[in-house]
Amino acid sequence: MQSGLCHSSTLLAANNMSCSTTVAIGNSVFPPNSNSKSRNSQNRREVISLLQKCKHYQIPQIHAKIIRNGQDQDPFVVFELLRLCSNLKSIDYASKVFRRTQSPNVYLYTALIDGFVSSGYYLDAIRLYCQMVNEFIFPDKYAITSVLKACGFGLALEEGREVHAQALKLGLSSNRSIRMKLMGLYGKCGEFESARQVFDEMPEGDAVAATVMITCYAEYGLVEEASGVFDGLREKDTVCWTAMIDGLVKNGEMNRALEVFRDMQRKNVWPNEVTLVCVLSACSHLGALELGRWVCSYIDKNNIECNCIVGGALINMYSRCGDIDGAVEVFSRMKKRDVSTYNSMIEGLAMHGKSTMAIEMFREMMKRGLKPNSITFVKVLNACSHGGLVELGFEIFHSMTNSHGIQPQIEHYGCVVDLLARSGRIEEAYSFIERTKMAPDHIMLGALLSACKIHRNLELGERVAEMLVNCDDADSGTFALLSNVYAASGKWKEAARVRALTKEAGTPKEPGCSLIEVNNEIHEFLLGDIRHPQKENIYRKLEELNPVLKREGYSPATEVVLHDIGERQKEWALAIHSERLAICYGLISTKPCTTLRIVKNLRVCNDCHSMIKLIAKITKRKIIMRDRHRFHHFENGACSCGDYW
DNA sequence: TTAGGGTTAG
Repeated sequence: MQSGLCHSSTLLAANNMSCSTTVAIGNSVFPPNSNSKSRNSQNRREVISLLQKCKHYQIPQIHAKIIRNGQDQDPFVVFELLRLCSNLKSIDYASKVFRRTQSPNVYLYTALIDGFVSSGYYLDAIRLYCQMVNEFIFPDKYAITSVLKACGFGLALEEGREVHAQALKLGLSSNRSIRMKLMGLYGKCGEFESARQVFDEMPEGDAVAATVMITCYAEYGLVEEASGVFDGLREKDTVCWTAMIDGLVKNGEMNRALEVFRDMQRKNVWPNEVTLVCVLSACSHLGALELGRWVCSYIDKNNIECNCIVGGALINMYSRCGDIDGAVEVFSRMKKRDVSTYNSMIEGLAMHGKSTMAIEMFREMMKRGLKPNSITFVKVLNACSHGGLVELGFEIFHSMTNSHGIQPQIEHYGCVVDLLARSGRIEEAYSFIERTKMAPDHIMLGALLSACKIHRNLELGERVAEMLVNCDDADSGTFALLSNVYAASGKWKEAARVRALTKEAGTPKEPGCSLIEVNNEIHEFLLGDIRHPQKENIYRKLEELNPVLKREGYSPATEVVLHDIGERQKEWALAIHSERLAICYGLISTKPCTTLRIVKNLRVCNDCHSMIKLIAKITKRKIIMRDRHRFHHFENGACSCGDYW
C-alpha cells in the first residue's frame, strides 16, 4: 500500500494571477461586471465542457483560464477540475487546487478522496474523510462509498467499521453501492462473516454483488465458497463467469477453470478479452495448446484487440505450451508492445534454448526506446545461462547498475551463480556468493548444488548441502535435489535425513505429475498411475518399448531413485515415472509423426531424459517437454538442452 | 445543472 503525503508538483500560483478586466472563455469575450445568472451558467458550462475534453498537459493552462475568469471558487467548476486531475493521475495538482478552495463542500471532498484512492494514497483518502467529518460536513452516499473503497484497498478494517457505523446512523447502509464496498472491505480483510452478512441482506440475483463475493473468497483461497456463490446465481453475466474462472486459475484449479469456461460457452455467454486472458493462463499452466490456439483464432475472428495484456497472454500460452514459433508469430503481429511483451518473449526464447534470439530481442527492445526493468534482466540473464554465454551474462549483469540504474536483487545474483556454475566454474560461483555478502536463498544454492551434481564436485556439493539444510526458505523441490545428490553418492543415511527434514518442515515432496493434451482434452498422469481408462494399452506400450530401448543401449540410471531399495525394485520404480505414462498414452492415441507435448511439474530425472531421447529416435517423433525449469525438445536421439538442465 | 458497479499478464 502506498501511504503518506503526496509529492509536490508545480501548481499555478493562483494568488499571483491578476484578474483580467475582461473575462475570456474560448473565443467569446464578455465585458466585466456582467453577472447575470444566465451568463454565469453559460460561462460555467463552457469551462466544464473544456475540462471534459482536456488532456493532461493542458491542466495548468485551463486552470489559469478558470482563475482569470474568477471561477476558482465555483464548486461546479472546481469539482470538474478535481475529477479531471484525479482521472489524469495529477493528484498533487488536485490536492493543491483543493487547498485553495475556501469552503469545500461534500462534492469537492469526495472528488479528492476518489483521487487519492485511484492514486493508491489510501491513508490520505481516509484522513481527508475524517477532516471533512470534523468540519461538520455530512457525508453522503458518494463520500461513504469512496472512503470505504479506501478502507478496503488499504485494509483499514477498524476505520471501515467506523464508517459502516456512520452509514447506519445516516440511514445509508442499505444503499447498493455502499453495501458493495462494505463487502469488498470485509472480504479483502478476510472478515468473511461480516462480508457474507452484507451479501445475504442484499436482494437475490445481483450478479455484480456475487462477483465481489466470488473475488473476495478466491483471493483467500476459499474456492468452494466462491463456487457456492457462483452456483447459487441464476443469471450470470460475462464478468461474473470471468471472475469464477480467474478465481480457479489463481488457486491452481486449471482443469476446473476450463470446465467452467466450456460451461459458459454452452450457456451462450460471450467471453470478453479478460475472460480469454484468464483462459489462456489456464492453458499455459496445463500445456493445453489446442484450446490455446482456439482462443487465438477466436480473438482474430471476433476482432478483439490484441493489446499488451492479451498479446502477452498469447505469447506466454504459445511458449509455455511448447510452440515457440506460435509465440514469435503473435509477437511480430502485435502493433503495440511494452516491456512486459518483450519480457514474455525473452522468457519464451530462453526457455526453449534460443538464447541468441533472446539476446537479440533484448537489444531490439532497447533500440526501440523501451527501458528494461528488473524482470527483463532476470529473463536475459537466464537466457545467457541456458546458452552458456558467461562473459555476455556478466556484461549485462554489470550494465544493470552502470547503465540502467537498476540495483540487482537476489534473483539476479542467483542468475549469475547459475551462469557460472552451469558452465563448470563452480568454485567461482561459490566465491561469488561469498562476495555478495547476501544470505543466499534456496534457489541460488539449488542452482549451485545442481551444478555440483552434474560436474561431480561432491566435496563442494556437501558444503552447499549443509547451507541448504540450514536455509529457511528451501522448498520441496530443493530438498528433493539435495536428497538426490546424497543418494547418488550412496549416502543413504543423509538422504533419509533430508527426507525427514522435509517432512518436519511440512513441505512433503510434491508428487510428480505429467500432462498431455490429446483431442483437446488434458490427460493427467501421476507416478505409477492406474486411473486412466486406457491403462492396459498404456502399460502394454511401455512393456513393448522396454526391450527395444535396451537394445538401443538404454540402461536404467538407478541412482536417481531416492530410496535405498534393491536394484530390480529401483528399475521398476523408474519405469513408471509419470512422463513415461504420458508419452506412452501419446504414442497410442495420436497418428504417427505427431509431435507429443508433455508438461511436467518437477524437473525431469536423468533416467527419463535419456530414455525419452531414445523413444524420440525409435518412434521418429518429436517430443517437446516442459519441466519445472525449461523446455526439452527431443528429436532423433538428442535434446535441445544439451543434457544440462 | 456537480458523481457510482464487479473480472485481465509479468
